[in-house]
Amino acid sequence: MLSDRDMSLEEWLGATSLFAGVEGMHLRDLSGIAMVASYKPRVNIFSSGDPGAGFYLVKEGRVKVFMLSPEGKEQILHVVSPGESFGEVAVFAGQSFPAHAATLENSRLVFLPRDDFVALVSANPALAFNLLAALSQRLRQFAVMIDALSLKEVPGRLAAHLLHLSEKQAAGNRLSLELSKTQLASLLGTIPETLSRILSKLQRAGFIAIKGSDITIVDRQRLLELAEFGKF
Amino acid sequence: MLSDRDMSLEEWLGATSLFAGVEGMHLRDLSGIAMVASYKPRVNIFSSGDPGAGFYLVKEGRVKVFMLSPEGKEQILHVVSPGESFGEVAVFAGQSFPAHAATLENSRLVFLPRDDFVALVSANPALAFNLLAALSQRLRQFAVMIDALSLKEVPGRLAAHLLHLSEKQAAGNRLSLELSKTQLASLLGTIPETLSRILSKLQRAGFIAIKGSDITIVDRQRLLELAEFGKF
DNA sequence: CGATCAGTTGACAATACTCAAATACTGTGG
DNA sequence: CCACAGTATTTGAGTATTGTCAACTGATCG
Repeated sequence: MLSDRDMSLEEWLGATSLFAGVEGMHLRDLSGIAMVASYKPRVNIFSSGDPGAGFYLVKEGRVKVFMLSPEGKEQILHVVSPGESFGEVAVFAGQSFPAHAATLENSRLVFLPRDDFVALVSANPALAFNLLAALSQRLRQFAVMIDALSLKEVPGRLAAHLLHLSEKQAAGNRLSLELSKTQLASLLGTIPETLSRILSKLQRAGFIAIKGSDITIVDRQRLLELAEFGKF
Repeated sequence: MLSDRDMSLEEWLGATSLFAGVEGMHLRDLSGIAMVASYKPRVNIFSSGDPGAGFYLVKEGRVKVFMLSPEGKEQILHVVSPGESFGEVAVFAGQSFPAHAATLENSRLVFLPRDDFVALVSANPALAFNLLAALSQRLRQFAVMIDALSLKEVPGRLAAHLLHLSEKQAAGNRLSLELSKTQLASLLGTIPETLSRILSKLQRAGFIAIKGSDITIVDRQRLLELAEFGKF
């Protein structure tokens, strides 16, 4: 689903969770103000502090939203997949982007200009509720991230992430990391060296088996305990 | 302002940023569904996972919203001051609170039940925009927090916090911590011992002068550099 | 005035980062 | 299809920041 080829922009918009339940007429309006563009991998979409004249939906590909330290180290806040949105914060507060965004792969993004979009929201309460739900959902995710960063060590954060992927991918005990290990390190708030060491440690200790980017959970019970208590 | 004694609940609601610009009629509806209650200090308001039947506004006092590790260590996400709200996330996504909340002082809180509130939002787009702005603002704050936790060391986080307080309080180079040092440690993602050591270190190094909970910024320039680069 | 709690300081341990180097991949041009 | 360049990943050695545990001081409040 959400695959592009076989649907109009209008239909595609209606299939995203952000615009689920929005009436056809309003979908037509939305697709009227939307601008679609293609991006190569590792292309900057916006930077922190840039004026935000609107926000984006991912139609194809994936985008990372991240913070950058003065020394160039990055912390990924969010990996945005097809059907999801990013950059809304600048539309409703502050008017500038609080983070950086860049493509991870070849991507097609839908841009919705602020002023036109705000007008549509005013006319359509259902749209407002979807937006409130999306922002609330993201706040929830950020709270979990803050919790993990300050209250758990890297092994615990990694364990929690693997279990999360396992659940999302619903492929039994097999899962794919979905990111390069360098990017995963940045998402977990650590560095590639540390991630690499802890992955091997978990493998040696019999928690998981590693084959490149594919992981098999060997001992789910102990992985759960590690994710919960954050200690070996 | 927002002081209680001299205004009705209706007026008070209209003076909060969440309900700024909402028409008198709708304010009357809001005050009709609102329930006000008093709380002593250090009283639990809700816990993570509790079903969220509504959300809160702080009328008097202050409330901390925080995550708790299994070992009982806490990470403060947000200190909520008069006129601000908390717990909205449960109203618009997930229906359970993602964090804990407890009073820091004697407080009076306004509770708005979800179902009634949602009905009012449907009827009033301005209200929806205010909510979107509030949630966006909080997302921005959380992003900064994630950035600080993962990309800065404790001295950098502390320096940034002191500068933030200094700006907010607008009292030249003098500022008050506004929290016990133990609570401040929890807000900065560290422990009291570490905070204590770093405060003395900053004082010895001539960045600040400490008198209990009152801080004087002695060398703003170097404090700014520390906040920016996170290194001594 | 004693008890409790907040804050400070010291000694130590441990997690994670830095720096460096070796190895394994990946994609591209020829 | 191969060779090469540029990344990505892994591993090693050393360091540093921060957390743990413990003891002590000081303040606050019945």
